[in-house]
Amino acid sequence: MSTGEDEDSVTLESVNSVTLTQDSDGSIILHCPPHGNTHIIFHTVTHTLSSTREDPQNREDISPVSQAWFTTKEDKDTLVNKGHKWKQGMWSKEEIDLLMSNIQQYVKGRGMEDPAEIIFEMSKEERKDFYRSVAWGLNRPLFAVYRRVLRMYDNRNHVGKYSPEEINKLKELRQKHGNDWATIGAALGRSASSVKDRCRLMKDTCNTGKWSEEEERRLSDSVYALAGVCPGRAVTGGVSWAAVADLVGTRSEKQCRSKWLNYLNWKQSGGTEWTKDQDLSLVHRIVELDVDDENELKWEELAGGWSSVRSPQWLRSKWWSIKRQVANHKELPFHVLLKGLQELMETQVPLGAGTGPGSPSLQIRVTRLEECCSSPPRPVTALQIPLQITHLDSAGASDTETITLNTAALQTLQILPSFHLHPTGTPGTYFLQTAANQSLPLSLSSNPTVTLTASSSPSSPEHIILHSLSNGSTFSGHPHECLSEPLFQNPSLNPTGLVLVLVVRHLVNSPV
DNA sequence: GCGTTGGGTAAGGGTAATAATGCGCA
DNA sequence: ATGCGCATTATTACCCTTACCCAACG
Repeated sequence: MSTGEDEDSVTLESVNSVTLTQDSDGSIILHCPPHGNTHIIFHTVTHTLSSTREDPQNREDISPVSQAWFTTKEDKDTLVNKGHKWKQGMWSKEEIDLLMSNIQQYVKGRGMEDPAEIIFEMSKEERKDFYRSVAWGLNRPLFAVYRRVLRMYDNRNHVGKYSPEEINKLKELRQKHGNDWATIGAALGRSASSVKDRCRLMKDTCNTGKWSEEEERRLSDSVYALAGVCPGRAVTGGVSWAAVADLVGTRSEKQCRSKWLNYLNWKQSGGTEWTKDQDLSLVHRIVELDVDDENELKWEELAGGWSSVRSPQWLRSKWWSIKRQVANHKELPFHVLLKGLQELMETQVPLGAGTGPGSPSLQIRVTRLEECCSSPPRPVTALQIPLQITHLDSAGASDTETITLNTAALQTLQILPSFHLHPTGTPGTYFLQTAANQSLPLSLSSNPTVTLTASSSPSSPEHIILHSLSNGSTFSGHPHECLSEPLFQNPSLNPTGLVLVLVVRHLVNSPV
């Protein structure tokens, strides 16, 4: 059976309102009404999850950035003048995956097991090419890679919360050793940077909780004085928070910075309240900037001309809270996340709208794409599930409906990168198609009950899970061993209308 | 002696996750 | 008055860069 038949039958049927909610288990639920001339239109965004990984064949194409230590400012300026750019800020998941994979490769190649041996036990001479090797493919200067690796493998990092006993001991050690963080850390079993950071949160006289008016006034006075501006002018940087904290006296530098940037700066300069509508405005503004990477966003610019924005830093945290509504957002390419967020926010209707006894809603519940290993994911494309649904309304009349959901929205929902539900008109056998051109016959009965059968190569590393909440059944397994499984039971039994619950997980096994 | 390599340290701006608190509402 | 859900605020472990330092080596 060929796949060409399917392409001819692809149509885009749409509904006009969609609500996105999140379940307690992190799943995203998309609600939309099933009846009438309703439309969902989502634009197709094509991508592969592994698109950022370079071809290993091009090893000779090594960025000078990842091989440069940047000992001096001149080194750096030289590279900048040659037109080189590199990434700064937080490492993305892709970068971390690549780094880990490089490290694994290096370790394996030398018949070793634990990278920590190389990092902490070997002499410089012995690990000579280590950092340059693991920096391959990363557009970060060598020292940034070096620091990242050290942090990752130092088990005196990531120890967790400081206990009251530790805090007391830390205070004593601080008295005794001053700023000798390495010594203090060694005595506490923590890294030097960890104890240094913890000390920054403490002052001899440090209040917690709500700020008094007097404290707020001292903070304002200090900031305006140190920034050298008139009271009432916005100040969002350029002051030493340690110096501010010294003047305030009762709060740490972190507390001062946080209080100022998230509240007092805005209050002092007469800011207005942020409204829900502005969430969408923010997404629009970010879309307009048309950047490839979130790190390229200039929050100072974005924050401009908005009286309800408390500070660029505050706006960034606002964006973060919007973004986090999408589970698994970290795994999505930036442009996909943005596009999907924008479309979903624009089409969003309040939960429950359009529902009720006479207007049953259709719920399509989807979960994230899951990988069972941290290695770079294989590209997963062109998964198509043709689907026709027949259901009965409250009056007992039968109604046949066809639905297409397009990829962009589903990507936003952390689904397979390319995933179509599309109608083909007649009940029968349909196809679930993967990138590897493996055809999985999907049969559909008029109950409607969807069954999945499979005929793919036993060597395929993919697993498919189909899950129906309407009858609690789950199919899980290797496509090769797929049996048929009812997905939907008689929808008329459900008083709220047809509940279509479809969970597709694409599991990728560790590469050999 | 001097430049280069390959680190190393302290300081400080920042992020992101979570805990605590406030608030509207039934 | 109370408890609940949600929003806001506060806290803090952790992250990253910068500026400067240093020893070994050719």
